[in-house]
This record gives sequence, C-alpha cells and structure tokens, in this order.
Amino acid sequence: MIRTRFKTLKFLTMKETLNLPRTDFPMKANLPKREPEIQKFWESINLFKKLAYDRDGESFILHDGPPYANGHIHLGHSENKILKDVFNKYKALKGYRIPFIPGWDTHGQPIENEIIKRDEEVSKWINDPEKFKDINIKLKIREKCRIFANEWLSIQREEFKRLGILADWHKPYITMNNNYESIELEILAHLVEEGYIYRQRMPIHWCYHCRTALSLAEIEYKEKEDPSLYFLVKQKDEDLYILVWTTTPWTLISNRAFAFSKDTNYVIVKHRNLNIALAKDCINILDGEYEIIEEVKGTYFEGKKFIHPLFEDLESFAVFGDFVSVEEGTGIVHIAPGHGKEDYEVSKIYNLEVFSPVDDFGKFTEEADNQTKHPLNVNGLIYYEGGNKAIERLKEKNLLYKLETTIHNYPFCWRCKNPLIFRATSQWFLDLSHKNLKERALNYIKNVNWYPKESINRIYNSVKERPDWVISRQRVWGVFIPSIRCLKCNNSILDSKIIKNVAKLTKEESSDVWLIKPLEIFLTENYKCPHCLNTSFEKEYDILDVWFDSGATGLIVLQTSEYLRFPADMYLEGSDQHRGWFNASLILSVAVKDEPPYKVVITHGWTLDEKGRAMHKSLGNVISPLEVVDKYGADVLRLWVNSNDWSEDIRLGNEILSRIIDAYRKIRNTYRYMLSNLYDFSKDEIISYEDLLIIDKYILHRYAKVIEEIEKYYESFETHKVFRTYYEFINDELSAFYLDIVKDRLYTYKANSLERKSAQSVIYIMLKGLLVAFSPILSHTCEEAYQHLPFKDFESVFLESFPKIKTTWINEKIEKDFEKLLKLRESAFIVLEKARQNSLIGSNLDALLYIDTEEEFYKAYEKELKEILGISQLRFSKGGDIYNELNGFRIGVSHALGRKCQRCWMWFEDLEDEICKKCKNAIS
RNA sequence: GGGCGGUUAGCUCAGUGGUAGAGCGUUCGGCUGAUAACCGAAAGGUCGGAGGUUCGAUCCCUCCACCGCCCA
Repeated sequence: MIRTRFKTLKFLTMKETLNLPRTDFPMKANLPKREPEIQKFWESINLFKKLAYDRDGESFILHDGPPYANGHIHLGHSENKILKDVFNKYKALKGYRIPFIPGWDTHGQPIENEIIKRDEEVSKWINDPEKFKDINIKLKIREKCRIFANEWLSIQREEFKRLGILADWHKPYITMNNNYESIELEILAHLVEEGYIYRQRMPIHWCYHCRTALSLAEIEYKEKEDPSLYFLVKQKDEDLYILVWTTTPWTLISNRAFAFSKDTNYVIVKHRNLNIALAKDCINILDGEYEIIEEVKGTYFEGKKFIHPLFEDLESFAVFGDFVSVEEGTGIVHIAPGHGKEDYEVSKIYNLEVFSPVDDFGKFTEEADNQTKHPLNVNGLIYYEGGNKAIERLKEKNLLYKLETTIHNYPFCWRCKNPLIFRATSQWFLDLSHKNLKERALNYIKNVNWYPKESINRIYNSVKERPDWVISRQRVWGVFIPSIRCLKCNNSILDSKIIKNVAKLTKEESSDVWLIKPLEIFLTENYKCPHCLNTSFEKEYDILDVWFDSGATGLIVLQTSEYLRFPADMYLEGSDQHRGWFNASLILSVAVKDEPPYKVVITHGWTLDEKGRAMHKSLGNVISPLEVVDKYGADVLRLWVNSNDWSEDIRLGNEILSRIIDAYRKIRNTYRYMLSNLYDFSKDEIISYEDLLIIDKYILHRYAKVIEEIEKYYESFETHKVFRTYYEFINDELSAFYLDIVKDRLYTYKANSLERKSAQSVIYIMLKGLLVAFSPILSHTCEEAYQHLPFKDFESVFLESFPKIKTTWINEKIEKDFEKLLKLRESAFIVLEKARQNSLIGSNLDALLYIDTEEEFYKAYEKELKEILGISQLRFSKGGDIYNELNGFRIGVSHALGRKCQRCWMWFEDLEDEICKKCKNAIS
C-alpha cells in the first residue's frame, strides 16, 4: 500500500516535469451551439464585405441561381449553396474578390396556387371567370403572393446563413423587386424590337385546372390509364375502311385528317365482311379471321378522302408524316391539328384548319357542335365527357372496332398534378430560329467549360430539341406582358415603346402599374393600331413565364452592380437545370448580348437516401438539412457534401452520417492535438529550414506535396478528392505517424531545445496551412482552431492566403530515403505485433529490435529509425526471441534490456538512477 | 419508349488489358503523458448480371437488370 502511494506520488512528480500538451480548444465540438457564435464573429468583423468589396484584385463572379421562395430549404439546396460557398472561399484564399449576390425566384404558379389554396375567398374568386378578370382582385392576389414570397425568402435566408454561407445577405437580388421587373421589361422590349417575339395560335400544353399554358419545364410525366380505342373510318366513294387507333377519343371531335407513312407497307384485308386497311406490321391487332386481299404502299392513299367518323357531313383527308410508326396502333394516325404537336405541324403543310373547340376550363365550346348538322351536343361538357359521347357515337355507327384501356406516360401539370391537354391557343412566343438564335446558342455551348464534361451533351441536346419558347401565361403573379388589343380589328399588339413606358413606371411602383394605371399613360401620342389604324385599345393581362424571370438574372444582376461583370465566371446548379436555368439563361443571353452568360458551368447530381432512392414524402425517407444542422452542425453537412463525388448523385443516411461524424472528430482532434503542443511556441522561435531535424523535414515535404495536390483538386472542382487527400494525410501521416513519434521530443526534451522547437515549427506551419486549405469546406471548425493558434497575421482564417509552398521544402532525396525506412517500419510493426501477442512486450518502447542487415543506409538512420519505430533499443544484427523474415527484411524482437527511465519510459542497459541522462538534462 | 450518367469491400472513394487498392467502420490487441482520445494487427470483394473480343477483361464491345436526372 505504502509503496504504491509512493510510486504514484513519484509518477506525478515526473509527469509535472514533462511538456505535456495543453489547450483551450475543446475536444467536443458542440457545433450546434458554437457555429452561430462563429457566424456572429464573421458578421462582427464584416468578413464578407472585406472579401467582396474592400480588397483589391480581380473578381471571381459566381452567379447564384435563384431558389424558389416557397418552403424550407432541402438537402439539394444545401448541397448547392455549400458547393458555391466552397468555390467562393477557395477563390478568396487565392486573392480574388468574391462579390457573391444571392438571389430568389419569387413569381409564378407555385406561390399563386398556394395562395389560392389556403384562402377561401381567393379560391372563390379564381373559380369565377368574371371575378378573375377584376383588376382589384388581381391586385389583392398579387399582394398576398408578395407577402408570402417575402416570408419564405426571409426564412430561407436564415437557413442558408446557418450553413455558414458567405454572401451579401443584406442585398440579394429578388425577381419581384421593382428594379428587377423594370429591367426585365426592358429586355422584353429589346427582344420585341429585334423581332424575336411573335404571337401565334398553336396547340400547347394547357392545364385546365390552373387555366394556363405551360412551358416544357413545367410539365412532368406520369403513368395514366386511358382508353385504347380502335375505330373504323369509311373512305369516301369506295368500299374501304381504314383502321385507326387513338388514346384521346375527345380529340376525334376535332379530327381533320388521317396520316399515313409513305414507305410503310399497308394491307387491305377482308375481315368481318368489310374491306379494312392497316399497316402490314400491325395486322396482329385484328381479332379473328381475315384474308389479305391486297398489299399497298402508303402512297396508295394519296389524295383519298374519308367520311368523318363522327360527323357524316364532314370530310377528312389523307396526309403523310414521318412521325407515323408501326410500333403501336395501326400505322394510321388520327390528326387533330388543334390538339397535338405533330398534328399541328402536318396541318401547316396541308393547310388544315387548326380547330380547337375547348375553352380555358377544358370544356367544349359551341364551335364543337356548330361544325356539323349532327352535333354530339358536347357544348359545356368537360373534354373527357365529350370523349365518352364520341365513343357512343362510334358504337351507334358501328365504327368502334375495339375498346380497351392502356397505361402510358402522360403529361401532368408539375404544380397542381392534374393531367394536361393539348389545346390551340394564341400565345406569345420567342422565336428560336430568328437570327439563327438556336444555332448561335448551340455554337456558344462549345465555348463554355462544362463540368463534369459529359454534361455538355445534356445542355446541347436540351437546347437543340427545345421548341420555340411560350413566354405568356394566363396567370396573375408575375410581370405582365403589356400587350394591347385593338378594339376594332381584335389584334394583339406588343409594342416596344409601350413596354419601355411600362418599364419606367414599374421601376417606381412595381409591375402592378400595368393593372393600376390607365392605358393612355403608356401609349405614345396618337397611337394607332398598326393593322387597322384604329385608336381604341384595351390592356391584356398575360404574364411572363417565370423562366423568363430567372433566365434573365444574368442579364439583370450581373450588369447592374459595379462589383459584378457579365458574363459570370461560374454557374453551379443541379443537373435538372440543363433544361431549366442554364437553358433559359443561355437563350436570353444570346438573344440580347450574343454571348453566353457563363464561362464555366458546374452541375451536381441529386441527393438520395441511403439506398440510392430519391427522397419523397410518400416514401418517408426525406432528411432535412435543418435537422442535421441542429443535431450535428453545419460543418458535418459541409463535410458530407464534399466527401462525396457530387458530380453524380450523392447519398445520405445513418451510416454515411456516422462515418462523416467520425471523420469530423478525427480531423478536429488532430487540430486540437497540434494546437496543444504549441502552447509555448512563439513567432521568433520558428526554426529555419536548414536546421530542422530530418524527420521534420520529411513531414514538411509530405505536407507540401499534399497542399499542392489539394490545390490541384480545388482547381479541377473535385472536392471529394480534396477531402480524401486531406483526411488520409491527417490519419496516416500525421496522427498515426508523425504526431505519434514526435511525442518523445515534444514531451521529454528540454522545453526550448532544438529538437522540440524543430517539431513545433513544423507543426505550426502545417497546422496553419491545413486550417487555411480546408477552411472552404470545414469553415467553422477551421476558423475556431485558427483563433487558437499561438500567433497569426489575420483576424480570420478567410483573410489568409492559400498556403504557399517553399520550393526548398520539396526534398525528393529525403522522400526516397523515408520510403525505404517506412517499408522497414511496416515489416517491423508486424514482428512487434507478434511479440506483443506473445506478451513479450506491451508498448513498442519495451522492445529491443534486431535488424539483420549490412546496409549502411539503415545504420546511418539509426537514430531516426528508433524514433519512427518508437522502440528503446536497436541492433543491426541477427537476434531476438521472436524472429521473422518479411518482405526481404530479417527482423527480431526481444524485451529491452536494463531498466526503464521513469521519466521518458525508454529502456537503458546502463541506467543507474531513476531517470536517464537526457531527462536529467531536460530537468536541470 | 428515347438521351445522358452510374453500379469496385458495411460506408465513402482510387484504380489498371496481366495475382484487386486506400481511408473509415468491424474484430482482436496495446497504451493510459491526445483519454468519451491515441497506437498496432487482422478479417472483409467471382470489381451489378450474361455473353463476346483477347493468350488473358474489373478495365474494350454487345445485351440485360437496377438507380438517378432529363425527354417523349
């Protein structure tokens, strides 16, 4: 008992003589609490202002794609803004100014629908077409939308700030701001002047629930069950029927033609006592027996006329089109020019009527009945009920061949989720063929740097395949297209002078002016209708597609701030934006400036759950970034994003999160340990390179290589490789190697000895560099650790420069030597492990190691070998109680000889006192 | 149905026409002077599946499956 107490006392005394690590930097991060404090610190020193505005040098312009202001941010938003933040901060460390202006998309249907849904009064208005036209009601809805958008914008701003995103949060760009709307109208005026805008009646996707036209970007495809209808059509003046297939019987009311394929083989069969024609390849759709009478080419039907299947007093015609296939149906396609894209196109060639007797609500109009003496009486019926009547009529006339159901993909409104119809309406279009707009855009795509490089295919295809842009919407919440209708000739007029007048007043009073002010004040003096010279007009109230709002951000934002510049250096968004923002921005930019708005476009994939499935409310697998931040901290989320190859889809789940937290802890702890060994280190104690110990030179060399590699990976946008390189350096080379072996020197040598100061110098240089290099990713933690450095030149880690490597640090000779030494270390550790398992030793310090070699190389490194092996004694001869030949090395291990120094725990054969000579010297 | 991309150890990722790599995690062990830490060792994979080219394929080709985005 007494002896134990004595030993303990003695032990404590020894311990007190050591230079053990000490630091205030806590092991436990407590990020949810600490991060907001660090963010407050950044605000208090005006960090963003310093990096964005108050410094000299070139600017790096990353233009923010505006999120839509209608809900909490999700993981995708977080990934996006974090990546933008990483590249901004990296560029700031490289000396660039980073005037990053965040933005919000605030107009459009999602908000408008939400307002309508949640407000009974408004719901009533909107279902009453007369009320909906009322200007005061439009104003009321718009005001509610504006408030709603503002509320969400504020919420999202706080959520983004919580992620540690550096941006001009005080002055974001907002698409519903007066100034923004005003410039947007000027862009429209410019496009009108240049002749890009035209009005045309053609079939477009129409949502009869939202009662508006939709652009391609607002449509989603889902499976839908529809009738699959085969019917017969009698050829006029001949005893021949054709067999036709459709899934939209309601469009039969508007049938104007039947399309054939010229080169396809058709057969005429005797079947059910009728002569029936259909494509040869489709013959197996016939039920029952048939006899082929004749085989003909499609051209056989040229000039043929048919009796309309529903209305015997109407005629239908044979036409030809490439789109006719034998993949499904009968090789004969029903054509309703007012209800289909291909139908419309073929109708232009054959001069067919674009007949579309369906109103905004998806109901048939009287036109549907008035076209014939044998009406179906569908006036006022919703379109699909008209379809049922059409089927009844076919049955009555014995023309219905067969009726089944089919499940196929069908377009739905992305907002209200109702199926869409194709309906011909008059809309404003942006002409992509005008002045070769599309062609120019396609050419410019090649001049832009796309990352990942495969994404160029996607943008190219989506621009190439897009039709003319329908820019008008029959909605309320947006920027009005200030077109006027002539009360005499009924033409719609879009005049750039009028638009410019509206733009001027919009700047003062928002786009509401078009609703509020009388038309006269926007008209030029003695304004006359360009078509009929009439002088009386009324305003029209279509609004601009929201993609026009967001597509114009580059033109509006980049050109209106003295700190920004057009084109931007970088756009960075999710891969769905190839058809969305990248696309719309390119089209508008090329139309207005004949130049793409971006130099580099980076796309990231989507965030999926742990099993690689998309996150859906219905699947219950949605992870909120806010929850992750509240529980683990923003740095964990930032580390997660950047540990994954985000150029593809990335996953998040419990195991992944737990691995990330492990990595975070390891990194943090390494910072902490390095800091804790610098508690008595000062600026004037830095040892010059030549005087460093060789092991310290080696690790500095490795550090330099790693920094170079990391820089390379930032430049190539591969932040997951930045992370890997960094993390592995910390794990393998610092924690498991250098920091472990250098303990003896740091703890047991005289406090101000060269051995100790050499190690401290290298630790200081590396730690500072590592903190700076990783601060774009692990922003809060690197800042926190930076503040704990014993000395530093700046008030924030972000005011530092990316670590600069001195050429003298790169030392290939040392690297080569150490490669050899580390190979030996690897083998020696395996033998030492065996000795440990045989209870021959505990720690490596208990070991006497034999290396059976004649090579002078190893003997010359005896001192370093002992250090990097962490052993007490080393002999270059054969021996040891445990002996092994391994990887060409002959290695033996015995227990160390003599006695153990009570201070440094190393064994000495000739130890006389409690402690060794070195320790005596250190204490004295 | 079409386009683009993906599928390598439990997780995140490397990789090459010639016996599969790393880090983490796991297991076992050590230390107790980084201690809700630190160090060591070991186990883990017919490289999504099936064909083909080749002396030889995880890598090249074809088809298929699954996942994601986009389009019809």
